[in-house]
Amino acid sequence: MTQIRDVAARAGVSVASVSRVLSGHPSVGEDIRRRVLDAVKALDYRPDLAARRLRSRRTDTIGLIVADIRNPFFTEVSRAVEDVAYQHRMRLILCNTDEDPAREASCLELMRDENVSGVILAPSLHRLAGFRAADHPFPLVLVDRCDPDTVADAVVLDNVEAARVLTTHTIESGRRRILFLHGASSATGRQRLDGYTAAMAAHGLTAEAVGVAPIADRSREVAQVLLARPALPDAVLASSGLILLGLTQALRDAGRRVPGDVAIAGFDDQPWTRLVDPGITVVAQPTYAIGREAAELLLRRIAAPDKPVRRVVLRGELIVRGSSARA
Amino acid sequence: MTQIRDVAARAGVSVASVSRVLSGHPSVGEDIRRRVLDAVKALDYRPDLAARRLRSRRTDTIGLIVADIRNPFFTEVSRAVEDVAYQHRMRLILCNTDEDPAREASCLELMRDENVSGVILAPSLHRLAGFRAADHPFPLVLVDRCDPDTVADAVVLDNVEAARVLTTHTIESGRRRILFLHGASSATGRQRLDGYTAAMAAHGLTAEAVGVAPIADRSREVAQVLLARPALPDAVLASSGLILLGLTQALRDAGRRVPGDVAIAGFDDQPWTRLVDPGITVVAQPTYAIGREAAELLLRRIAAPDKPVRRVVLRGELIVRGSSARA
DNA sequence: TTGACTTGTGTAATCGGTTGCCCGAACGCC
DNA sequence: GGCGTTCGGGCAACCGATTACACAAGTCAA
Repeated sequence: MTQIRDVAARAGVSVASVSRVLSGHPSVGEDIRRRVLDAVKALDYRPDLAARRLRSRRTDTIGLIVADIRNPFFTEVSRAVEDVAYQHRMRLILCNTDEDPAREASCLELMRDENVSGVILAPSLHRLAGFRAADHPFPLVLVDRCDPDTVADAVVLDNVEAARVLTTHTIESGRRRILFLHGASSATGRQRLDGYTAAMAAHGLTAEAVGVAPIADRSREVAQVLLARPALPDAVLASSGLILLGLTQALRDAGRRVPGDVAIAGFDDQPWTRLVDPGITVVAQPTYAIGREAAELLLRRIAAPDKPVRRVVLRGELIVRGSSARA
Repeated sequence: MTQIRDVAARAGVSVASVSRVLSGHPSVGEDIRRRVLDAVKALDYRPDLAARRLRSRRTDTIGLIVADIRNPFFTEVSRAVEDVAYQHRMRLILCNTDEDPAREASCLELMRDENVSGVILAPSLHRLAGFRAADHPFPLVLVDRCDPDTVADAVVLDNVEAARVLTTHTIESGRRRILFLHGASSATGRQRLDGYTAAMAAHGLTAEAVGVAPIADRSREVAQVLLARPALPDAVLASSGLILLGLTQALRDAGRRVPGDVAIAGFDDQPWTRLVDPGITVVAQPTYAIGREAAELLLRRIAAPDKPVRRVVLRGELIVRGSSARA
């Protein structure tokens, strides 16, 4: 393997100069710079990252910790993060937690051991309580989930407002008994519940919410039970794409007509929501932008660790389709 | 930061012994082992990975290079790979190539620079020509894409057979003019085309295939053009989930009735395929298993670099739904 | 002219572990 | 009892970069 000393020898300079040229240090003469670059090219030299990292104490690596990469929301976020990382010549390490606090803790430890430059985390509900970015040994940005009092950089949707808009739309479509299926294990689900509750209260309607695990199959099971009850609600709303998927499956399996028997709507504008008939009314999240903003915010945080924390709040967009039409 | 010498001091042993205990070296006395472990726990010592990697020349990291993590097939594969990696206390570094050979090359270089323990790669068509795992500086396993003569470990579907089964099913449903939309930029698309062609030939039918980029929007555009032609085919098959999605969108936009006007079927049993009405006939791939097998094969390869290359071929499962019913 | 500063480069210490080598003790065998 | 082997453990070299420090040469103002 060719090393820095080989390059130095071929260029007729010291290893220090080679290192300086390669790391873009300013005070190095034009002559030496050229000779070093020539030698680097001639030998196809690639610095040993392990050695560089040991000495410099920097890894140029960012960690991404999500509940499950298979959730299309996180899939898209991860792609955005990887794009930004790639543009900045940084690596991306990926972890899934399945919402399990123990596994989440283990992932955070892994990131610490890796000495990553920073972490993007979608925290479990459990971890978010009293969460402070400053308690962690690396810069950290939250995505998707964040409480109002959380002391950390974060990129999130305005969940309360989005759910309020969605609920109000449903009410204005003439529905009264509106059921809300929300992810019980995330702050996001809770906040969307708040928005729903507020909208219902504002119209003098009774809120009726059911918490479910944010997995399509669970949501389908719960929806099946709810739909088997004697009095069908006018509408059912889902607080996430996966829950909406399960709900839609349950309705189809039960042979219920949408929006005739019951209206539905939810979050996340996944491809299938406009493929089914009728199309499904959703609040679309700017998913890629959320991931990109999070990555860029993290890079700024890495560059300036002492700036005050920042929260980026993005807005959802209501996309009205047939599933929430008047009965 | 607490270092190995602190642990050694507290345990009253040499740093070498601490290192041996921590790396599971066999010849360490029970007494010393216990004292070291106690000290490690008391000090909450965590070895510095950069230092360890520099000296040991091992990173316990595996790289995953796919076209686009947003393709649900690769999403699931990556989750499986991460699960296996996590179980073996290894890290996962992720890269997307967008089928771009230059970016793919850059990702492979990145993996080399990282000195990863091994790589799982879904190669572009361009790279697969004359591909040999031995040409790479790390153990390497191919997923999803592999030619019959490729000299590399690989985990793939029996694409020819799967496409043959799907096509035969369509023919036996009474269709004659069957169009095949295949991913033009991957070996997988080509092989599925071969299976389709063989099945058509076996029944004395004329094959008619159109290559498309493996992106839903592209596939939709192509399908729109094809469906606007005067004579509608009896059926259209898609060689991948994304292409199938675009095809389905185009049919819906054009107001064509399935299977009345035209039958459709394709690959990948994604949730939406049984959500639309009628459900869509597909060949389901054992996606998670493909990822798991690839990761496990890679780990075996890392453990035994000189064993002969192995190819794991998994079978798809035909799931018949309404979209391919008799007209 | 000289002292203070700046600029460019080299020397060598350093990052924090792993591991080759060596040595002493214990053990088994004749 | 002597000798060869095995076992356990310590010393110190080593992995391959970065960077603190030293220093030589050049610049400039007083």
